Amino acid sequence: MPRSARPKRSAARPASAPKPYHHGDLKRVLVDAALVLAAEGGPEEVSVREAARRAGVSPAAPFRHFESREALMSAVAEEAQRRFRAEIARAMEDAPADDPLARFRKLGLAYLRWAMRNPAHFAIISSRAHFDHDASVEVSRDNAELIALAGDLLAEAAAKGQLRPLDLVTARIAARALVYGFARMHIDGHFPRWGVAEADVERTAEAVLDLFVGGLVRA
Amino acid sequence: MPRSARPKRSAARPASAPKPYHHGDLKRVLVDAALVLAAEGGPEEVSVREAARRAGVSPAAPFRHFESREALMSAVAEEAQRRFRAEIARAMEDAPADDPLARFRKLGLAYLRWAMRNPAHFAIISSRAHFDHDASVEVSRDNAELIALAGDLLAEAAAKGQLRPLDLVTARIAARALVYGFARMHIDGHFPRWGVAEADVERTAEAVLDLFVGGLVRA
DNA sequence: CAATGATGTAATCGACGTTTACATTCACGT
DNA sequence: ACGTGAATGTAAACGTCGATTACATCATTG
Repeated sequence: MPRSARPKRSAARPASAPKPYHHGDLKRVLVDAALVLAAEGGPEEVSVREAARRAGVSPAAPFRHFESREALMSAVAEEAQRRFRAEIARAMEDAPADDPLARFRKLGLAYLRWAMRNPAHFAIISSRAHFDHDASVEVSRDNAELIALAGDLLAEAAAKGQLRPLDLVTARIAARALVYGFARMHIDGHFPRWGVAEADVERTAEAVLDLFVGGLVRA
Repeated sequence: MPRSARPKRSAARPASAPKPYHHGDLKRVLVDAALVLAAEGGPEEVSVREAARRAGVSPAAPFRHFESREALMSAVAEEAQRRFRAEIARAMEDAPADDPLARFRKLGLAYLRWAMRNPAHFAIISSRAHFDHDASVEVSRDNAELIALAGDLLAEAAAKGQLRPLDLVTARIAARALVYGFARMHIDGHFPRWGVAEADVERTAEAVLDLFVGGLVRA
Protein backbone atom coordinates (compact mmCIF):
# COMPACT_ATOMS: atom_id res chain seq x y z
CA MET A 1 0.00 0.00 0.00
CA PRO A 2 1.92 2.95 -1.28
CA ARG A 3 1.54 5.74 1.17
CA SER A 4 1.60 8.22 -1.67
CA ALA A 5 2.28 11.64 -0.17
CA ARG A 6 4.22 11.36 3.05
CA PRO A 7 4.22 14.47 5.18
CA LYS A 8 7.96 14.45 5.52
CA ARG A 9 8.40 17.30 7.90
CA SER A 10 5.26 19.27 7.38
CA ALA A 11 3.28 20.43 10.39
CA ALA A 12 1.30 17.99 12.48
CA ARG A 13 1.10 14.53 11.03
CA PRO A 14 -2.41 13.05 11.20
CA ALA A 15 -3.02 11.46 14.56
CA SER A 16 -3.77 8.07 13.05
CA ALA A 17 -0.54 7.72 11.10
CA PRO A 18 2.07 5.39 12.59
CA LYS A 19 5.07 7.00 14.15
CA PRO A 20 7.65 7.61 11.47
CA TYR A 21 11.09 6.23 11.98
CA HIS A 22 12.67 9.61 11.66
CA HIS A 23 11.55 12.28 14.00
CA GLY A 24 12.09 15.29 11.83
CA ASP A 25 13.26 17.85 14.31
CA LEU A 26 14.55 15.90 17.24
CA LYS A 27 17.35 18.23 18.14
CA ARG A 28 15.04 21.16 18.73
CA VAL A 29 12.47 19.02 20.52
CA LEU A 30 15.12 17.67 22.87
CA VAL A 31 16.28 21.15 23.78
CA ASP A 32 12.70 22.23 24.40
CA ALA A 33 12.05 19.20 26.57
CA ALA A 34 15.21 19.91 28.53
CA LEU A 35 14.14 23.51 29.04
CA VAL A 36 10.86 22.26 30.45
CA LEU A 37 12.60 19.72 32.67
CA ALA A 38 14.85 22.43 34.04
CA ALA A 39 11.91 24.72 34.68
CA GLU A 40 10.09 21.92 36.46
CA GLY A 41 12.79 20.66 38.77
CA GLY A 42 15.93 22.73 38.38
CA PRO A 43 19.00 22.21 36.22
CA GLU A 44 20.02 18.99 37.97
CA GLU A 45 16.77 17.33 37.04
CA VAL A 46 17.50 17.48 33.35
CA SER A 47 18.24 13.97 32.17
CA VAL A 48 18.99 12.81 28.67
CA ARG A 49 16.76 9.79 29.06
CA GLU A 50 13.79 11.77 30.27
CA ALA A 51 14.17 14.26 27.43
CA ALA A 52 14.25 11.31 25.02
CA ARG A 53 11.18 9.83 26.68
CA ARG A 54 9.27 13.06 26.27
CA ALA A 55 10.34 13.31 22.68
CA GLY A 56 9.03 9.78 22.16
CA VAL A 57 12.37 8.40 21.17
CA SER A 58 14.83 5.80 22.40
CA PRO A 59 17.38 6.59 25.13
CA ALA A 60 20.24 6.49 22.68
CA ALA A 61 18.69 8.78 20.09
CA PRO A 62 19.75 12.07 21.69
CA PHE A 63 23.37 11.07 21.27
CA ARG A 64 22.99 11.40 17.52
CA HIS A 65 22.53 15.12 18.12
CA PHE A 66 24.50 15.81 21.28
CA GLU A 67 27.83 14.34 22.19
CA SER A 68 26.91 14.20 25.84
CA ARG A 69 24.53 15.48 28.44
CA GLU A 70 26.78 18.49 28.83
CA ALA A 71 26.43 19.28 25.13
CA LEU A 72 22.66 19.16 25.48
CA MET A 73 22.90 21.50 28.44
CA SER A 74 25.03 23.84 26.37
CA ALA A 75 22.29 24.01 23.76
CA VAL A 76 19.77 24.63 26.50
CA ALA A 77 21.96 27.38 27.89
CA GLU A 78 22.24 29.00 24.51
CA GLU A 79 18.51 29.06 24.04
CA ALA A 80 18.02 30.47 27.53
CA GLN A 81 20.69 33.05 26.88
CA ARG A 82 18.89 34.11 23.70
CA ARG A 83 15.68 34.69 25.62
CA PHE A 84 17.50 36.53 28.37
CA ARG A 85 19.30 38.80 25.94
CA ALA A 86 16.05 39.54 24.10
CA GLU A 87 14.39 40.65 27.32
CA ILE A 88 17.31 42.86 28.23
CA ALA A 89 17.33 44.43 24.78
CA ARG A 90 13.61 45.11 24.96
CA ALA A 91 13.97 46.77 28.33
CA MET A 92 16.78 49.00 27.15
CA GLU A 93 14.67 50.21 24.26
CA ASP A 94 12.14 51.90 26.47
CA ALA A 95 14.70 53.44 28.76
CA PRO A 96 15.50 57.15 28.53
CA ALA A 97 18.36 57.55 26.08
CA ASP A 98 19.91 60.54 27.78
CA ASP A 99 19.98 59.42 31.39
CA PRO A 100 22.69 56.80 31.89
CA LEU A 101 21.87 56.22 35.51
CA ALA A 102 18.22 55.60 34.71
CA ARG A 103 19.33 53.20 31.98
CA PHE A 104 21.65 51.49 34.42
CA ARG A 105 18.78 51.05 36.83
CA LYS A 106 16.54 49.75 34.07
CA LEU A 107 19.21 47.25 33.10
CA GLY A 108 19.40 45.96 36.62
CA LEU A 109 15.65 45.69 36.84
CA ALA A 110 15.36 43.75 33.60
CA TYR A 111 18.13 41.42 34.73
CA LEU A 112 16.40 40.76 38.03
CA ARG A 113 12.94 40.45 36.54
CA TRP A 114 14.02 37.78 34.09
CA ALA A 115 15.98 35.93 36.76
CA MET A 116 12.98 35.97 39.11
CA ARG A 117 10.68 34.59 36.45
CA ASN A 118 13.06 32.04 34.96
CA PRO A 119 15.15 30.91 37.90
CA ALA A 120 16.23 27.55 36.54
CA HIS A 121 17.19 28.91 33.14
CA PHE A 122 19.04 31.74 34.80
CA ALA A 123 20.87 29.24 36.96
CA ILE A 124 21.94 27.24 33.94
CA ILE A 125 23.30 30.30 32.19
CA SER A 126 25.07 31.50 35.27
CA SER A 127 27.11 28.64 36.56
CA ARG A 128 29.95 26.63 35.17
CA ALA A 129 28.48 23.67 36.96
CA HIS A 130 25.83 23.12 34.32
CA PHE A 131 27.69 23.34 31.05
CA ASP A 132 31.02 24.30 29.55
CA HIS A 133 30.96 28.07 29.31
CA ASP A 134 34.26 28.21 27.51
CA ALA A 135 32.84 26.10 24.70
CA SER A 136 29.90 28.40 24.13
CA VAL A 137 30.94 31.56 22.33
CA GLU A 138 27.42 32.92 22.36
CA VAL A 139 26.93 32.90 26.11
CA SER A 140 30.40 34.30 26.66
CA ARG A 141 29.90 37.07 24.15
CA ASP A 142 26.51 38.05 25.53
CA ASN A 143 27.90 38.15 28.98
CA ALA A 144 30.84 40.28 27.97
CA GLU A 145 28.45 42.66 26.27
CA LEU A 146 26.32 42.93 29.37
CA ILE A 147 29.37 43.68 31.46
CA ALA A 148 30.52 46.26 28.97
CA LEU A 149 27.08 47.86 28.79
CA ALA A 150 26.90 48.25 32.56
CA GLY A 151 30.42 49.64 32.60
CA ASP A 152 29.67 52.14 29.83
CA LEU A 153 26.54 53.38 31.52
CA LEU A 154 28.39 53.89 34.77
CA ALA A 155 31.18 55.71 32.96
CA GLU A 156 28.68 57.97 31.21
CA ALA A 157 26.98 58.72 34.49
CA ALA A 158 30.32 59.57 36.03
CA ALA A 159 31.20 61.80 33.11
CA LYS A 160 27.93 63.65 33.60
CA GLY A 161 28.80 64.18 37.24
CA GLN A 162 25.95 62.02 38.48
CA LEU A 163 28.13 59.85 40.70
CA ARG A 164 30.06 60.41 43.86
CA PRO A 165 33.78 59.80 43.51
CA LEU A 166 34.33 56.07 43.21
CA ASP A 167 36.27 53.46 41.33
CA LEU A 168 34.23 52.48 38.30
CA VAL A 169 35.62 48.98 38.03
CA THR A 170 34.76 48.28 41.63
CA ALA A 171 31.29 49.76 41.18
CA ARG A 172 30.68 47.59 38.17
CA ILE A 173 31.64 44.45 40.04
CA ALA A 174 29.62 45.49 43.08
CA ALA A 175 26.56 46.09 40.92
CA ARG A 176 26.87 42.68 39.37
CA ALA A 177 27.44 41.03 42.73
CA LEU A 178 24.32 42.73 44.02
CA VAL A 179 21.97 41.63 41.26
CA TYR A 180 23.55 38.22 40.88
CA GLY A 181 23.37 37.71 44.61
CA PHE A 182 19.74 38.69 44.73
CA ALA A 183 18.92 36.36 41.88
CA ARG A 184 20.76 33.48 43.50
CA MET A 185 19.13 34.12 46.84
CA HIS A 186 15.88 33.58 45.03
CA ILE A 187 17.09 30.47 43.24
CA ASP A 188 18.67 28.99 46.34
CA GLY A 189 15.54 29.49 48.40
CA HIS A 190 16.77 32.14 50.82
CA PHE A 191 13.83 34.45 50.75
CA PRO A 192 11.32 32.52 52.80
CA ARG A 193 13.91 32.72 55.55
CA TRP A 194 14.32 36.43 55.03
CA GLY A 195 10.66 37.13 55.42
CA VAL A 196 10.25 38.03 51.78
CA ALA A 197 7.15 36.45 50.29
CA GLU A 198 7.21 35.16 46.74
CA ALA A 199 4.76 37.87 45.70
CA ASP A 200 7.03 40.60 47.06
CA VAL A 201 10.24 39.44 45.48
CA GLU A 202 10.15 41.72 42.47
CA ARG A 203 9.18 44.72 44.56
CA THR A 204 12.00 43.94 46.97
CA ALA A 205 14.41 43.57 44.08
CA GLU A 206 13.53 47.06 42.93
CA ALA A 207 13.98 48.50 46.41
CA VAL A 208 17.38 46.85 46.78
CA LEU A 209 18.51 48.09 43.41
CA ASP A 210 17.36 51.62 44.21
CA LEU A 211 19.17 51.57 47.51
CA PHE A 212 22.35 50.53 45.76
CA VAL A 213 22.06 53.13 43.02
CA GLY A 214 21.24 55.68 45.69
CA GLY A 215 24.59 54.88 47.25
CA LEU A 216 26.40 55.63 44.01
CA VAL A 217 25.00 59.08 43.30
CA ARG A 218 26.59 62.25 44.47
CA ALA A 219 24.91 63.42 47.64
CA MET B 1 27.75 15.44 71.61
CA PRO B 2 31.42 15.75 72.57
CA ARG B 3 33.75 14.35 70.01
CA SER B 4 35.85 12.43 72.51
CA ALA B 5 34.55 8.93 71.94
CA ARG B 6 37.76 7.68 70.52
CA PRO B 7 39.11 4.26 71.43
CA LYS B 8 35.95 2.26 71.46
CA ARG B 9 38.09 -0.68 70.70
CA SER B 10 41.08 -0.83 73.05
CA ALA B 11 43.66 1.02 70.98
CA ALA B 12 44.53 1.96 67.43
CA ARG B 13 45.01 -1.39 65.79
CA PRO B 14 48.60 -2.26 64.89
CA ALA B 15 49.33 -1.85 61.23
CA SER B 16 49.74 -5.57 60.71
CA ALA B 17 46.43 -6.61 62.26
CA PRO B 18 43.62 -7.62 59.93
CA LYS B 19 40.95 -5.04 59.33
CA PRO B 20 38.37 -5.33 62.08
CA TYR B 21 34.81 -5.93 61.09
CA HIS B 22 33.62 -2.83 62.85
CA HIS B 23 35.10 0.44 61.85
CA GLY B 24 34.85 2.32 65.11
CA ASP B 25 34.00 5.81 63.99
CA LEU B 26 32.56 5.43 60.54
CA LYS B 27 30.05 8.22 60.78
CA ARG B 28 32.68 10.84 61.44
CA VAL B 29 35.03 9.41 58.84
CA LEU B 30 32.30 9.46 56.21
CA VAL B 31 31.53 13.10 56.88
CA ASP B 32 35.21 13.96 56.68
CA ALA B 33 35.57 12.07 53.42
CA ALA B 34 32.54 13.86 52.02
CA LEU B 35 33.99 17.21 53.02
CA VAL B 36 37.16 16.34 51.16
CA LEU B 37 35.21 15.16 48.12
CA ALA B 38 33.28 18.41 48.05
CA ALA B 39 36.44 20.45 48.36
CA GLU B 40 38.01 18.48 45.52
CA GLY B 41 35.23 18.60 42.98
CA GLY B 42 32.32 20.60 44.27
CA PRO B 43 29.17 19.55 46.09
CA GLU B 44 27.86 17.47 43.18
CA GLU B 45 30.91 15.26 43.25
CA VAL B 46 30.12 13.94 46.68
CA SER B 47 28.99 10.35 46.30
CA VAL B 48 28.06 7.93 49.03
CA ARG B 49 29.96 5.15 47.34
CA GLU B 50 33.16 7.12 47.00
CA ALA B 51 32.98 8.20 50.62
CA ALA B 52 32.54 4.55 51.57
CA ARG B 53 35.45 3.61 49.35
CA ARG B 54 37.71 6.12 51.03
CA ALA B 55 36.59 4.95 54.42
CA GLY B 56 37.53 1.41 53.35
CA VAL B 57 34.04 0.11 53.79
CA SER B 58 31.33 -1.48 51.65
CA PRO B 59 28.94 0.64 49.55
CA ALA B 60 26.02 -0.19 51.81
CA ALA B 61 27.75 0.64 55.08
CA PRO B 62 27.08 4.39 55.04
CA PHE B 63 23.36 3.71 55.05
CA ARG B 64 23.69 2.38 58.59
CA HIS B 65 24.57 5.92 59.62
CA PHE B 66 22.75 8.07 57.08
CA GLU B 67 19.30 7.47 55.73
CA SER B 68 20.26 8.80 52.32
CA ARG B 69 22.81 10.79 50.45
CA GLU B 70 20.89 13.89 51.43
CA ALA B 71 21.24 13.00 55.10
CA LEU B 72 24.99 12.66 54.65
CA MET B 73 25.05 16.04 52.95
CA SER B 74 23.14 17.50 55.87
CA ALA B 75 25.81 16.27 58.24
CA VAL B 76 28.44 17.72 55.95
CA ALA B 77 26.57 21.00 55.89
CA GLU B 78 26.39 21.09 59.65
CA GLU B 79 30.10 20.55 60.01
CA ALA B 80 30.80 23.24 57.40
CA GLN B 81 28.38 25.55 59.15
CA ARG B 82 30.21 25.00 62.44
CA ARG B 83 33.50 26.02 60.86
CA PHE B 84 31.93 29.02 59.17
CA ARG B 85 30.30 30.23 62.37
CA ALA B 86 33.57 29.81 64.28
CA GLU B 87 35.40 31.99 61.79
CA ILE B 88 32.73 34.67 61.95
CA ALA B 89 32.79 34.63 65.74
CA ARG B 90 36.56 34.94 65.78
CA ALA B 91 36.43 37.90 63.42
CA MET B 92 33.82 39.68 65.49
CA GLU B 93 35.98 39.36 68.57
CA ASP B 94 38.70 41.56 67.23
CA ALA B 95 36.36 44.18 65.85
CA PRO B 96 35.91 47.51 67.66
CA ALA B 97 33.04 47.11 70.07
CA ASP B 98 31.85 50.68 69.82
CA ASP B 99 31.74 51.20 66.07
CA PRO B 100 28.78 49.29 64.60
CA LEU B 101 29.62 50.20 61.04
CA ALA B 102 33.17 48.95 61.45
CA ARG B 103 31.80 45.75 62.94
CA PHE B 104 29.38 45.45 60.05
CA ARG B 105 32.24 45.77 57.62
CA LYS B 106 34.29 43.22 59.53
CA LEU B 107 31.36 40.83 59.43
CA GLY B 108 31.11 41.15 55.67
CA LEU B 109 34.83 40.64 55.29
CA ALA B 110 34.86 37.51 57.41
CA TYR B 111 31.90 36.14 55.46
CA LEU B 112 33.64 36.77 52.16
CA ARG B 113 37.01 35.53 53.29
CA TRP B 114 35.63 32.20 54.41
CA ALA B 115 33.55 31.84 51.27
CA MET B 116 36.58 32.57 49.09
CA ARG B 117 38.68 29.98 50.88
CA ASN B 118 36.03 27.28 51.21
CA PRO B 119 33.91 27.71 48.11
CA ALA B 120 32.46 24.21 47.97
CA HIS B 121 31.59 24.11 51.65
CA PHE B 122 30.07 27.54 51.38
CA ALA B 123 28.03 26.37 48.41
CA ILE B 124 26.70 23.41 50.34
CA ILE B 125 25.63 25.57 53.24
CA SER B 126 24.04 28.10 50.98
CA SER B 127 21.75 26.26 48.65
CA ARG B 128 18.70 24.14 49.14
CA ALA B 129 19.91 22.08 46.24
CA HIS B 130 22.45 20.24 48.34
CA PHE B 131 20.53 19.25 51.45
CA ASP B 132 17.30 19.85 53.28
CA HIS B 133 17.73 23.13 55.09
CA ASP B 134 14.42 22.83 56.83
CA ALA B 135 15.54 19.60 58.47
CA SER B 136 18.69 21.12 59.89
CA VAL B 137 17.94 23.33 62.88
CA GLU B 138 21.56 24.21 63.34
CA VAL B 139 22.13 25.72 59.93
CA SER B 140 18.83 27.55 60.08
CA ARG B 141 19.54 28.96 63.51
CA ASP B 142 23.05 30.08 62.59
CA ASN B 143 21.74 31.76 59.53
CA ALA B 144 19.01 33.53 61.40
CA GLU B 145 21.58 34.74 63.91
CA LEU B 146 23.80 36.05 61.13
CA ILE B 147 20.89 37.91 59.62
CA ALA B 148 19.94 39.32 63.01
CA LEU B 149 23.50 40.34 63.74
CA ALA B 150 23.80 42.26 60.49
CA GLY B 151 20.43 43.87 61.11
CA ASP B 152 21.36 44.89 64.64
CA LEU B 153 24.64 46.42 63.58
CA LEU B 154 22.90 48.42 60.88
CA ALA B 155 20.27 49.58 63.34
CA GLU B 156 22.93 50.64 65.82
CA ALA B 157 24.76 52.52 63.14
CA ALA B 158 21.54 54.25 62.15
CA ALA B 159 20.83 55.12 65.77
CA LYS B 160 24.27 56.69 66.04
CA GLY B 161 23.51 58.78 62.98
CA GLN B 162 26.18 57.09 60.89
CA LEU B 163 23.87 56.26 58.01
CA ARG B 164 22.08 58.26 55.40
CA PRO B 165 18.31 57.94 55.52
CA LEU B 166 17.39 54.50 54.26
CA ASP B 167 15.16 51.55 54.91
CA LEU B 168 17.04 49.21 57.21
CA VAL B 169 15.30 46.07 56.02
CA THR B 170 16.17 46.86 52.44
CA ALA B 171 19.74 47.67 53.40
CA ARG B 172 20.09 44.37 55.20
CA ILE B 173 18.87 42.42 52.21
CA ALA B 174 21.04 44.44 49.85
CA ALA B 175 24.09 43.77 51.98
CA ARG B 176 23.43 40.06 51.97
CA ALA B 177 22.78 40.05 48.25
CA LEU B 178 26.07 41.82 47.72
CA VAL B 179 28.24 39.46 49.71
CA TYR B 180 26.34 36.36 48.66
CA GLY B 181 26.54 37.45 45.04
CA PHE B 182 30.26 38.03 45.29
CA ALA B 183 30.77 34.65 46.88
CA ARG B 184 28.69 32.92 44.24
CA MET B 185 30.46 34.73 41.44
CA HIS B 186 33.60 33.17 42.78
CA ILE B 187 32.05 29.73 43.14
CA ASP B 188 30.42 29.85 39.73
CA GLY B 189 33.61 30.86 38.01
CA HIS B 190 32.68 34.38 36.95
CA PHE B 191 35.84 36.16 37.91
CA PRO B 192 38.19 35.03 35.19
CA ARG B 193 35.69 36.62 32.83
CA TRP B 194 35.63 39.79 34.85
CA GLY B 195 39.35 40.22 34.72
CA VAL B 196 39.77 39.46 38.38
CA ALA B 197 42.67 37.10 39.02
CA GLU B 198 42.42 34.48 41.71
CA ALA B 199 45.08 36.24 43.72
CA ASP B 200 43.13 39.50 43.67
CA VAL B 201 39.79 38.10 44.70
CA GLU B 202 40.05 38.88 48.39
CA ARG B 203 41.33 42.37 47.74
CA THR B 204 38.51 42.96 45.28
CA ALA B 205 36.01 41.65 47.80
CA GLU B 206 37.21 44.22 50.29
CA ALA B 207 36.96 47.03 47.74
CA VAL B 208 33.44 46.02 46.78
CA LEU B 209 32.36 45.84 50.39
CA ASP B 210 33.86 49.25 51.12
CA LEU B 211 32.13 50.77 48.15
CA PHE B 212 28.82 49.42 49.37
CA VAL B 213 29.30 50.57 52.93
CA GLY B 214 30.42 53.93 51.58
CA GLY B 215 27.04 54.17 49.89
CA LEU B 216 25.26 53.67 53.19
CA VAL B 217 26.98 56.34 55.24
CA ARG B 218 25.72 59.86 55.52
CA ALA B 219 27.58 62.05 53.11
C1' DC C 1 27.23 -17.21 78.29
C1' DA C 2 23.40 -16.48 75.57
C1' DA C 3 20.34 -13.09 73.68
C1' DT C 4 19.96 -8.76 71.42
C1' DG C 5 20.91 -4.82 68.89
C1' DA C 6 24.38 -2.27 66.41
C1' DT C 7 27.06 -2.34 62.52
C1' DG C 8 29.28 -4.44 58.84
C1' DT C 9 28.95 -7.27 53.87
C1' DA C 10 26.99 -9.36 49.50
C1' DA C 11 23.73 -9.34 46.16
C1' DT C 12 20.48 -7.00 43.90
C1' DC C 13 17.37 -3.26 41.92
C1' DG C 14 16.21 0.58 38.87
C1' DA C 15 17.79 5.03 36.85
C1' DC C 16 21.27 7.23 34.62
C1' DG C 17 25.02 8.46 30.84
C1' DT C 18 27.18 6.38 27.24
C1' DT C 19 28.76 3.03 23.60
C1' DT C 20 28.24 -0.44 20.07
C1' DA C 21 26.06 -3.00 16.52
C1' DC C 22 22.40 -2.94 13.67
C1' DA C 23 17.94 -1.02 11.18
C1' DT C 24 15.61 2.36 8.55
C1' DT C 25 15.16 6.25 5.84
C1' DC C 26 16.82 10.38 3.25
C1' DA C 27 19.45 12.64 -0.35
C1' DC C 28 21.76 12.61 -4.31
C1' DG C 29 24.66 11.21 -8.40
C1' DT C 30 24.10 8.27 -12.29
C1' DA D 1 14.19 5.37 -11.47
C1' DC D 2 17.81 3.39 -8.90
C1' DG D 3 21.13 2.32 -5.71
C1' DT D 4 24.38 3.71 -2.50
C1' DG D 5 26.22 6.16 1.39
C1' DA D 6 25.19 9.36 5.05
C1' DA D 7 21.99 10.61 8.49
C1' DT D 8 19.24 9.20 12.04
C1' DG D 9 16.72 6.03 14.51
C1' DT D 10 16.60 1.34 17.81
C1' DA D 11 18.17 -2.56 20.90
C1' DA D 12 21.19 -4.23 23.98
C1' DA D 13 24.75 -3.78 26.82
C1' DC D 14 28.31 -1.59 30.30
C1' DG D 15 29.63 0.81 34.43
C1' DT D 16 28.26 4.08 38.04
C1' DC D 17 25.15 5.67 41.22
C1' DG D 18 21.61 5.64 45.32
C1' DA D 19 19.11 2.51 47.78
C1' DT D 20 17.11 -1.99 49.74
C1' DT D 21 17.27 -6.66 51.50
C1' DA D 22 19.04 -10.71 53.58
C1' DC D 23 22.61 -12.27 56.07
C1' DA D 24 27.21 -12.06 58.97
C1' DT D 25 29.82 -10.43 62.77
C1' DC D 26 30.61 -8.29 66.91
C1' DA D 27 29.85 -5.60 71.50
C1' DT D 28 26.99 -5.15 75.35
C1' DT D 29 24.53 -6.60 78.98
C1' DG D 30 21.08 -9.37 81.88
